[in-house]
Amino acid sequence: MSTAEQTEGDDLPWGEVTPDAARRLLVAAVEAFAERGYHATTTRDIAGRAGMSPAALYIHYKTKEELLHRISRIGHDKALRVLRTAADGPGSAAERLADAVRSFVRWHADHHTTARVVQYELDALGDEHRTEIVALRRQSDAAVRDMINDGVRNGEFDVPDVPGTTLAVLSLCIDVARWFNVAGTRTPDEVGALYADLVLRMVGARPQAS
Amino acid sequence: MSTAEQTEGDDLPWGEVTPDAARRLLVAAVEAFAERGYHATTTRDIAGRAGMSPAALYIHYKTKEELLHRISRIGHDKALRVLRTAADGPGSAAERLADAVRSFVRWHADHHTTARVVQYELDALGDEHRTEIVALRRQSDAAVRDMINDGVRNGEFDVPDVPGTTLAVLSLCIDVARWFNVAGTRTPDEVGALYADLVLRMVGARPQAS
DNA sequence: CGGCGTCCTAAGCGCTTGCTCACCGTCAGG
DNA sequence: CCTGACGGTGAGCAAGCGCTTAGGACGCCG
Repeated sequence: MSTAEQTEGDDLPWGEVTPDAARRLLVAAVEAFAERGYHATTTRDIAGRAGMSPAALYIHYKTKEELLHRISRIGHDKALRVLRTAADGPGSAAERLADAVRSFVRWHADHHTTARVVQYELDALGDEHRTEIVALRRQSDAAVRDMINDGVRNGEFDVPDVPGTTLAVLSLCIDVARWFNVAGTRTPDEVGALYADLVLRMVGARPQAS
Repeated sequence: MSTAEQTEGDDLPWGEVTPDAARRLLVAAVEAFAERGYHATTTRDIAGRAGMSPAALYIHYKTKEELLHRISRIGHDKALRVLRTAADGPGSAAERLADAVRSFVRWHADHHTTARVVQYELDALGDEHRTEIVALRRQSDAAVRDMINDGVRNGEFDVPDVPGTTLAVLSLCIDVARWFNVAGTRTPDEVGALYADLVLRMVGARPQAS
């Protein structure tokens, strides 16, 4: 039962989850879901990782599915905000797209446990919760598509199939959560830089000095 | 065993699974696993889809995990063969790479239920079975990397980071299994053509008439 | 001190899980 | 006819599941 280890760190990951015990449970759930998947994770496992009894979970969350929903909702919000910050920034379409991919990929690598739950455990949500999350995803799609369209309109990009390329770009970024490994040779920054370059090639951006 | 019959495996999806009842169970398992995931699927569900009693499953398979292993093994073998057929074919590096991506993606779209199980349910395998499958994946990785290296060596491609680009190409192709939907607007052929083009851009292949 | 709300636990309920086992219909060989 | 192997079933077991409930420890206010 380790105690004081809280406010340390810059922007601690789940600071917005307010009752302290609820946050510990949620963090434990993220780890367990990412490791074994939602259905293979038991409420006893989650509570155990948080150093609590199985019943404690139900004081803060109505069901196990609500826990997943909370994780998924917050995770999608954060990822979407990261994307939009770059997409709505200044600069040419190529600069904004590269920036968006770089930071979006970096987020998926840095928070690959969260991202894995958020991106790959969607089917475990109930119908209502899933449609809510799908709506958030469509917003990510729109953000990327808009940047590509901007670049096509002003001649920066050469893209025959904008919706298809948008799909591919997002698919590429999201799949980082599946394969990224902390023990691997690449840092999140390196992957972000690599992917930003690859995406610029995909949209046929003219090479430019920066 | 079969001598020349195995090449007919493309006609009937799971023709190589020889006891007829065993094949029906396996097909049912593929559908169920793809729909709900391995852990959320019950043996009663699988047997029910195959029109049999729950106990029938254990006449042909020792455990539920063995069923997943069989599916994963056969699926990976087929996907790898598709990749290699194009990779080992004639033509320039660009032609072979485009061909490989096109057919690999088409396979993942055509058999997206199987591919989903094969690519995303790997963690549900036991340790032994998982390492066996991981070895197959490394062979896919090598096949793609070799093609890219060929293109770089003879000046067809411009690729600063070959291992990273290899990873990205495979990631892009594999993720097709996650999002592809039969009810969607794109056919497997269209996705294959789109992705072949995108990959050629990623490796900096000089544009060529098609 | 007692009363009360908050936060947690021990115990366990009802149900489902992966899997087993005693048994049975079918059919070829004698 | 019988025999026995084969491929199947109905019933059910032990274990584990998500979740509930009665009650205890603790702190705050009077």
